[in-house]
Amino acid sequence: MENLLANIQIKVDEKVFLKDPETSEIGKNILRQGILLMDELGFESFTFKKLAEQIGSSEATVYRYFENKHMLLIYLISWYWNWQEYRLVFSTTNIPSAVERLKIAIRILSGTIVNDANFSHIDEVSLQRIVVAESAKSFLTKEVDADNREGFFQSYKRLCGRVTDIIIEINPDYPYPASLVSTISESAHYQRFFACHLPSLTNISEKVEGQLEEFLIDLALKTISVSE
Amino acid sequence: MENLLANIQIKVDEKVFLKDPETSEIGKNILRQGILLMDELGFESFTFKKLAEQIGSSEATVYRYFENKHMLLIYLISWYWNWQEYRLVFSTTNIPSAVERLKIAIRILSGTIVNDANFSHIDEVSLQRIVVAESAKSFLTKEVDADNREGFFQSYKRLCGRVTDIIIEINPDYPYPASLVSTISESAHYQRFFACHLPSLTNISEKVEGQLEEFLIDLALKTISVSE
DNA sequence: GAAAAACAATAGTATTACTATCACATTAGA
DNA sequence: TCTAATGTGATAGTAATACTATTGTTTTTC
Repeated sequence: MENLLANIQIKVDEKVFLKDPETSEIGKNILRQGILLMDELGFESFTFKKLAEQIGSSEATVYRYFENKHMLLIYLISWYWNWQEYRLVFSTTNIPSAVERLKIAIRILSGTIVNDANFSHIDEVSLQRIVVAESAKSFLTKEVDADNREGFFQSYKRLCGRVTDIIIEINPDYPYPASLVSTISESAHYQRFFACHLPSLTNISEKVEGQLEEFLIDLALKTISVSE
Repeated sequence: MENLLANIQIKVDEKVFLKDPETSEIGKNILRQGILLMDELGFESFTFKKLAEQIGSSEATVYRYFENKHMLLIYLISWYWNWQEYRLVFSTTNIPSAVERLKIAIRILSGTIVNDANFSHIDEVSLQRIVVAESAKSFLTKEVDADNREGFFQSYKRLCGRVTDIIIEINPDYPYPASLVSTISESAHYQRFFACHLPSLTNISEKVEGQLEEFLIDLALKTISVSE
């Protein structure tokens, strides 16, 4: 899946940042080191002061790109979902079977990823760990309605919408397609987290490849009422 | 389901608090007002200083009961899961059909609840909203492994274990029972949250009773490969 | 009635989140 | 090449939060 198109860029909505980090070396470094530092420290302990020290710049400079660390988190998660959408669209193009496309979609949502050479300033593996551990904190807030009206979750909603459409194509009578997609997407994160940290809540092993995809594909196909 | 046993108390593991809040009026008031205030403000904006003002006491007094607000959150969530476990055990006693017991379990995990007169200092409806919006923050931390070794998640793990056992009874060959239970449990929270705040991610309506239970029961039975 | 425990009040430290300002450097345009 | 605009670094500062320490008072227990 690597090196699909060497000349593309993942864009995030302009409301999410103050100055586009993709347009300067300092901005790209904020993204690169911001991902690594948030992955290492966790969202709570991560601060713009620490990030500025990491990139050898000043705290005020970081505040010129993002209003606060919540907005940086929104940016990184939006980037991730836009990247996953791009992977999904490419992988499912020219695949006539809707069931096959659903399997591909679930593998994208739940699979182990490798770094994408097209975006050298983004460590996608590290970013996925952030999405797993921190993305819930981006919407589990008292400001969720206001953030939603601002469009901060549109990347995630658009990706989930695409997978929902595949399910409707498979079985137009299944009444809960959007619920099933968001359940699968969130489960992909939690099962991965539980496998590492709360193993009694999961049957997924860190060491065995493909169990999470198998679990979620099986769940999806049976729930929609489709034999494999 | 109300007034099952007028003489019981929901106990939380002693490692979670410094002084047992159930043993004093001030302690019970910390729980009562702590739930209401955290529900109102959200975990991030909630502080022990504000709670002390709310109960007409001092900040130092609150710190005598709980080490920090993370531990208060752990306490409240543990209380909730212990209470749900007590409801589960009662509701499924003398029900010979494992399928029927699973349905009851899922209804308990996902259903709308009413306040339990046995615990007048706890507003269970408000507490459920806290569990929906904040429980993920109790384990999505960099301290999760240490907190797990301390046993801070045992209430949740024990409840999930009970439901897992029902699934194994129904279909001992289904390879992912624990994963299915935690997926259902987390989905119960997220679908409720999405219904209120991110409706495009769900097909569950706030206004229609029983959709969430129906969605999850249907998913569970189909996934385990059981006809209703 | 005395000792122990709990509570209230208050002061304090350290960290975090963020803004404001100024000087300097870089970039863009004429 | 020069000037203006923009971006960056450094620093100082405010306000809020998280939490501890200490002392005096009140309540509880023996």
